[in-house]
Amino acid sequence: MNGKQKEDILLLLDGTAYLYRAYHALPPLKNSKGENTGAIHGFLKAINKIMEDFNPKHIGVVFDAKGKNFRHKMFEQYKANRSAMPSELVEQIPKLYKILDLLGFPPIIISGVEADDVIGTLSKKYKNAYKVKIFSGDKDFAQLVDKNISIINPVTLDKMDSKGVKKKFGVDPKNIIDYLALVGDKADNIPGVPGVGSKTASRLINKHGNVESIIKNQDLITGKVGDSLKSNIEKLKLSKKLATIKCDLEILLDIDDLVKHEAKKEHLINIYKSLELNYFLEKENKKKFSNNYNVITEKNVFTQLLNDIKKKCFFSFDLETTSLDYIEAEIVGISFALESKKSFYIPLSHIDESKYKQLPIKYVLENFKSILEDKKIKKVGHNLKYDRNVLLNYKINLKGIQHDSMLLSYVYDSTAIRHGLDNVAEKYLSHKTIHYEDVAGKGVKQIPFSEVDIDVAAEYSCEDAIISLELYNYLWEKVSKDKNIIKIYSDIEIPLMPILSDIERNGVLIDSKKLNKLSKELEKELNEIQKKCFEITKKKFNLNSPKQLQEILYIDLKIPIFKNTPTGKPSTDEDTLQFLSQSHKLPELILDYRSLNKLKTGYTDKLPLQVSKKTGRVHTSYQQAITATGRLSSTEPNLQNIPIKSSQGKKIRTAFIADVGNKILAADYSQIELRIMAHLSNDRNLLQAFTNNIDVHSFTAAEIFNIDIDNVTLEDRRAAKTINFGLIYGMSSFGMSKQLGISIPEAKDYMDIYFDRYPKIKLYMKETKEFAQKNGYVETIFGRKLYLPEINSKQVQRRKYAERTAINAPVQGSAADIIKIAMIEIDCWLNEINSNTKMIMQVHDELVFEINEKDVDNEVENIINIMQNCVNLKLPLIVNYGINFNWGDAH
DNA sequence: TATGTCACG
DNA sequence: GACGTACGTGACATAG
Repeated sequence: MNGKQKEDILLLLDGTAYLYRAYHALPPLKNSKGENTGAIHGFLKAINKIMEDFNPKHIGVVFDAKGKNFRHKMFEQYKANRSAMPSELVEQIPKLYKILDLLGFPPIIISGVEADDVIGTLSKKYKNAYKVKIFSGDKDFAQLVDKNISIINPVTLDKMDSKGVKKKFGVDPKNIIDYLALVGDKADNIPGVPGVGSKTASRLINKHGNVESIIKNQDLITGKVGDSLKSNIEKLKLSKKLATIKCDLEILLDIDDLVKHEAKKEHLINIYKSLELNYFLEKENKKKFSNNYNVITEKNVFTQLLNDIKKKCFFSFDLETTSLDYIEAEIVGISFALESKKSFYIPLSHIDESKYKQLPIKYVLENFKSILEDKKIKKVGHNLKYDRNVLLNYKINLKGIQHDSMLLSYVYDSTAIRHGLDNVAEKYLSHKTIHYEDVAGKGVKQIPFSEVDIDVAAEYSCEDAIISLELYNYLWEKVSKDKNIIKIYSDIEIPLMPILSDIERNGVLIDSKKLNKLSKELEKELNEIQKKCFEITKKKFNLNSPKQLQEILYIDLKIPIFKNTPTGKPSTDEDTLQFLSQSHKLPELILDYRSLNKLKTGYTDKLPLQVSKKTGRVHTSYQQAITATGRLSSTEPNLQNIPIKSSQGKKIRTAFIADVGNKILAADYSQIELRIMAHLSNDRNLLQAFTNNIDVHSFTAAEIFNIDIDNVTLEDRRAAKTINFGLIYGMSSFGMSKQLGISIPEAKDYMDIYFDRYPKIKLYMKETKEFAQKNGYVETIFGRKLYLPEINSKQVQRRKYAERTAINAPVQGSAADIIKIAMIEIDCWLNEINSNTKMIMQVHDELVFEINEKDVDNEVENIINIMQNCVNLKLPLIVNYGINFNWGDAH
């Protein structure tokens, strides 16, 4: 056995018996939909084991047909003491049949006869060509046993041959029918001869032979047994008939119908998923993605792979490297998948070469370069931006990026999961991938990938390549059903990816000296503030600790609590301290301390340390598949939250400088989100304000305070600005009252007037909410979707939150779409004119470039032009810009 | 690892 | 009447 087939086996299984056994032996199991699945589960477990152990070429799983059969005609009471099949089991049967069909051996059900008769007929028919193995616990089958037919115990999988039958029943297989006729069968309600048990039966048979001989010799049988026999001759005859398995049925089944076919895996996976049979789902997936990976260490095999790739023009790949930092990363190995069962790993700089002698990395990359740079050869991967970045370290410019499974997952549903390969594979393929930590360890024990065993690395890496390909197959099918999402994906996210990669690799030049100087100044100020604080508190404490501060404020100084944090502790946040500053000195000092400390630790201290030794510049990473709305985010370091609002903060931006001979161009969209609100709502009043290029906050102030725009004070404008912004976020009158320091009724009045002046905005907000409630999602102008599963939640808090998101997401998301479109067009144009200009940052509504001084006059106007005109809205988009030697002064 | 706070749009 | 009350991010320090 051992999973391999040694002889031609015909495996016949008594399905009905297995089904009952599975149903009764296992605790009832229900899935989340309330469907019973216990018997299916038990049955499949048993059959799985059999398939693994016996691996037959031919198999028949036979079930009793519904209704009565020929034995009932002989004897109405046949099986009469059986109770009806419980409905919990009945409901599972059609599902099990379906699964067996998909597994490649459809159930055999023939009406008018029992499973036993079908098995008997098939056994006899094929016993000369095959070793027949009958899987059943039913003793009736013992009558079929001969040198080519054996019975396998369903529990122990032990085999019973002729000798075994004799040993167990005390008679040879040919006399089993006689034995059964004498003994009877309570389960089937076969009467037998009362008073005759197994011992007596075998004794009689061995002495007199079969039932007929026993009847002939009935007078020789004395005592109670003899009396019982004599008065039950008819019962005995009937019992023999009932116990005889029919072996001469005319069945329209031949051996071709018993061939085990290839399982239909996709359908199986679907039905397992639907029934929540997770054990089998995972098993099937494991099989599906089990990769017979190939480690390539021979030149001719490598060349063959290159030829295969060139022929196919479509493949997925994944780089294994020494670091997540793309500037520092060196390639350790590359995996490829041309299809899901065809994957390769080329180890390139693994330390341990005892098992494999690696091909020289230079040789591999030189030969592979032309394929990677061939835009006609299409590539798939997961987060290919990273791979592109690393390949550029080797002067290889990845082209032909056709699909990225991370971006597919993101445009399909941005908030369903985080979009790392492991998560996406689990969500959409129900496949648990090997994790990086599984092969490299975690925490302090983690080893560099170059120290991972080559076979282990190959298995891990090939799986990633395969999974990315499978994810593309799965998700592209979903995504391509929605024209808008295709556009978001193919016309925005995919083309944007290499541009982001360029921005990241371009990096930003930082004036570290200036930042160091700022750090020292800040440190001095911080020390002074700290000293003043300690004078007030009369004791030292950690100003950075909200916990310690909370004790000082609310216990030592006995200041009344203003508000609590979400966890119920007295808050010390900005809002609170601002309020407490009216009556106490300490809160104001703490606020100053905090903001200066933030600048120092977060920026002036940190940024110089993040300058790459290789390039002398700071390289961020843009996350393209993180935000719910479609925005980018920026990490390590975050260059999208460089200070600007405070005067000290602004100084930090002046340390973002242009290289010698260059200038910084900073260009930002003016009021883009409010403009989008005007577009989406089609509000005439708001559209007109923007079209006439009026300061929108002053305009709003004039509208709600019913004054002439020239008489709007700074205070009026500030209030209007709060309202304008609040509206994009779905602010309530409560929020507004707090923000503006007015009463709630006053705030309500403002809002009423506001919506009176901008009636279409009110309507738009109402309609957007209704759309979300009906459809479960909202979308941007360009059709990017954001799902809001909690929009109809019974929990007020969650529902309200989803409602605010419904208002905000189309606005924020449309702005994100627009700047992405602009970036693509600008990049395209800069390439066309062969420009040296580098895009170096994106800050949501702002693009920052580094331009050679001699190109400023030729290029700036067109860049601004593209930003303003890359999309066509119901109102103009305006871009403000500045040019200087540093970012701070380019505003 | 969770929490609180605050930098940006 | 209760519920919480303005959206989207990332990084740092503290504390358990």
